[in-house]
Amino acid sequence: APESPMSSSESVKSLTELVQQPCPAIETSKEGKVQEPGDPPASDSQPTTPLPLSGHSALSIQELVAMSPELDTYGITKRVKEVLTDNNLGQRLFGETILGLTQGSVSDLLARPKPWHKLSLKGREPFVRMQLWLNDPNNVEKLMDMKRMEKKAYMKRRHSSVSDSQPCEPSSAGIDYSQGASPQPQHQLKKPRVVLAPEEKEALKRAYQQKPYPSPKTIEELATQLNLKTSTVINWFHNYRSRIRRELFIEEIQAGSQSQAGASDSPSARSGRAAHSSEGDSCDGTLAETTDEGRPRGPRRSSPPGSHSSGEPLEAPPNSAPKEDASTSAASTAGPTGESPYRPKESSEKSPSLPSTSSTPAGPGPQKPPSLQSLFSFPEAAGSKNTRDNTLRKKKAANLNNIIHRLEKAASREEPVEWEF
DNA sequence: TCCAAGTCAATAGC
DNA sequence: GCTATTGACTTGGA
Repeated sequence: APESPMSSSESVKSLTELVQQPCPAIETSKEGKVQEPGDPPASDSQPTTPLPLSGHSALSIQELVAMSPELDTYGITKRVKEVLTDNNLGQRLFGETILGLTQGSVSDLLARPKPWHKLSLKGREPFVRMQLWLNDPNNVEKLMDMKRMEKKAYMKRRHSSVSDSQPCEPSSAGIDYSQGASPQPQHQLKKPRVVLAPEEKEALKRAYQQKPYPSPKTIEELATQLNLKTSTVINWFHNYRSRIRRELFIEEIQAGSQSQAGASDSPSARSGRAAHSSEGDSCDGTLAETTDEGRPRGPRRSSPPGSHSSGEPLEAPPNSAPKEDASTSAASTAGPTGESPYRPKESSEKSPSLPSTSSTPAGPGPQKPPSLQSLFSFPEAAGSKNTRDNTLRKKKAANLNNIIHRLEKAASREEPVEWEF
């Protein structure tokens, strides 16, 4: 999205008003729809547009996002969750009509919102939408309407049913995305979803502990030993790194909010998160594998023949296994993992270090690259608790591993290293 | 080509 | 029927 034509503080101010204060009402303008062609059909035919743009006629969502002041992502998701549960509204309905996202994405987003300053423009979009939705005085009402309409349509379909020739006529009444009503007929031969066995995951985690960025050769070896496709191994590493990173964001925020305890005038997430964390539902699940370990689910692939766990490729280092945290995580929201996927280069390019500095200016402007020090500088006040201290220590160690990895890589490429020590 | 970020969608479990 | 999890995919940057 191009930069806004508006300049200076004025635009920011008006935007701030738009995003932060209750807006007039959600318009039904199609302008608001800035969906990609591939977007779920959700919004197209629906009265509720994903974005209220009233007062800012032609502003696209991208423009809004670009000009948006820093939002409290945790506070926003917390409120959204409250509103949804209070009104018995589902994530699917909300996601598809308001955010243009699927249920799974919404769940993820609500459970593990990233801090604003860590989000790309695209990643900020749903939060801006959520904020705008929260600001809409009729938000619940409209969603309820949608729900009713969906139900109606469903009933109608059921009655007139079996003659399901209905070419998916979701029309006004929301869409039945739910059960295989996929308009794409030709997608017959879907390959079954791969479900990794617990032993496989364990092995991969151990490998990750040793090398978060395994070489192609290592990947190949892992794949062979675990009898997985290399692409599966690659994907797993990508996903794992990414999800661990996300857990760390949450850790940061939690630690930051603890250490700051009302000290800052930062407009952003800290306070919201503090409250949020008490729910204990957000960050202890994903990588801890609390629900997953020990139960291979689904029609999984043939399990690793012969080799399985005994064939695990790499020895577990003493403090590895995020899972060990999982066993205790029920009682705490402390991070489930003991490693960090941070890569200095990425971080320095894309994120302005830690939220604890909270000097982030409103909006997604250019952000100061963090020094290595800042990458390490998890708020020490959090050290008041030993467990957390240990966790952070582990993470720092893992950080070092990553940095070493990066340094090695950089050295081998002879690319200039710009990090400051 | 590799990676991060964002997302989808299948699936499990409640 | 709902939410959470997670393997796979898409996009974009370097």
